[in-house]
Amino acid sequence: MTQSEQESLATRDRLVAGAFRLFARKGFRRVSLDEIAAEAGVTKGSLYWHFRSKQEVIKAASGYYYRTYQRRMNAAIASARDPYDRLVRALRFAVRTCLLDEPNRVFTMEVFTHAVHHEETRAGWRQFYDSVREFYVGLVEAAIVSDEVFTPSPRDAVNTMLATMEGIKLRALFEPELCSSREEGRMLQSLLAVFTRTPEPVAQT
Amino acid sequence: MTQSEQESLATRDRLVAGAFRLFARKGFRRVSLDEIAAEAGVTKGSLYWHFRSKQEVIKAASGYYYRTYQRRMNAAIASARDPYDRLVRALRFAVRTCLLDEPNRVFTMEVFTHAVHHEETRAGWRQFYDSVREFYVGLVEAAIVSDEVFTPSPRDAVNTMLATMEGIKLRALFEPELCSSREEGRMLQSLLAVFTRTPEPVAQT
DNA sequence: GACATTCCATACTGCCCGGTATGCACTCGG
DNA sequence: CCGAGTGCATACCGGGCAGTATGGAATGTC
Repeated sequence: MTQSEQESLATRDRLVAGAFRLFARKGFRRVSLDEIAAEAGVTKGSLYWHFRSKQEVIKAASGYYYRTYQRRMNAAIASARDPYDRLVRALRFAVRTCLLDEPNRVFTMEVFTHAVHHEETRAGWRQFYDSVREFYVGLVEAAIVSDEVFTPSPRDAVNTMLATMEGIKLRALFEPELCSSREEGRMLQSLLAVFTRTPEPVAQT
Repeated sequence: MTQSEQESLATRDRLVAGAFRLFARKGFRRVSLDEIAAEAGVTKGSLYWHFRSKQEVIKAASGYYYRTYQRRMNAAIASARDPYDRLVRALRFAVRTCLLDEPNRVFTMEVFTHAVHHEETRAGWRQFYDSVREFYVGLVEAAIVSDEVFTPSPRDAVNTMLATMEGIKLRALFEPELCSSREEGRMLQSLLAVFTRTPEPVAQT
């Protein structure tokens, strides 16, 4: 790869990372392409050489977010060997992200609303979330084998847990007082409780 | 009240209800004030006599949503006397709304994103949600007295349940296959399970 | 029955911002 | 060393839409 090609890629990376930062602070609509270009130290002419439209920038910024999240999640549990410990660390990382990482909250919120009206965005998030789900199912199944958690259906339990997690992220948006380490522990407990539940009672109609 | 005053109020009501309908279909940004006025059979001149800005229209539409939701919720449980039955009916109504009522999903999603960047919207939703929370706490406490559910802390349990509920609404956005009566029953069960949980284990660090 | 006020229509303004057209320096292969 | 394409900057356009200015008919008031 020539030097100019490297610089081009570097510019593109700066555009994507800067776009994510701005989107995660002000939302898609309130960030103009001029602003994104300026953040990366270039102008809109350059931006339109790398991307065909604002939508493509949003897509690239989303991809950046997905990759970053998964990388940080892996780093958070990498040092643990014990299956239950790995599960707990993953949940703690997730809760901490939901409660304390405001850019994360803003960006995902933005993705959700955008996804409502945009099929491609919806598909992208769904794929990301599918891999997150599989990640947790793997952790839970491993923890079950080592006999430290129990749930009749790991997949169902993970689905419930993920739903609760998203709800916690929402609450954090409206109740900033949740962003304390004390609350963090409580949240972690209510998530773990999903995986130590006795079989559910029969449905009533 | 004179006849013209009544007609004026009626126009305002049509504007608010129409605005909600349009917002719940296309989102705040994709709906123009001309469109809202046309939906109510008037023009923007009239709209600007009733409201000072688009933000005020959004606020009014949100109020309309809050009132409507609480009214429908009350209607859903009104016919039941047994405390446990009332709780189950409330949860079923909520789950059904999350899974099947698409306008509801779109509108609340829009409110969330808007709330991120707008303090007043955030305060409005928070107040609404506080009253929803109190409503459920009342139902749960009544059900405890009649000895059909158990939870060490009704308020904490309701918080967890509400978080899960919001997460379910989100999943429904990305997984349309969830919108079946079979899934509805499963969701109801996982929510009820929150209120029949044994005390949670001690936190691990 | 003048006159004010209410309630609404018409027409217009101005800004923001996504997208485009074009020019230009640089480098890279032949 | 020279064309060709790359990687950007500059300048401009135009559509969409919130908000305004103004007129006018109906209603209510004295």
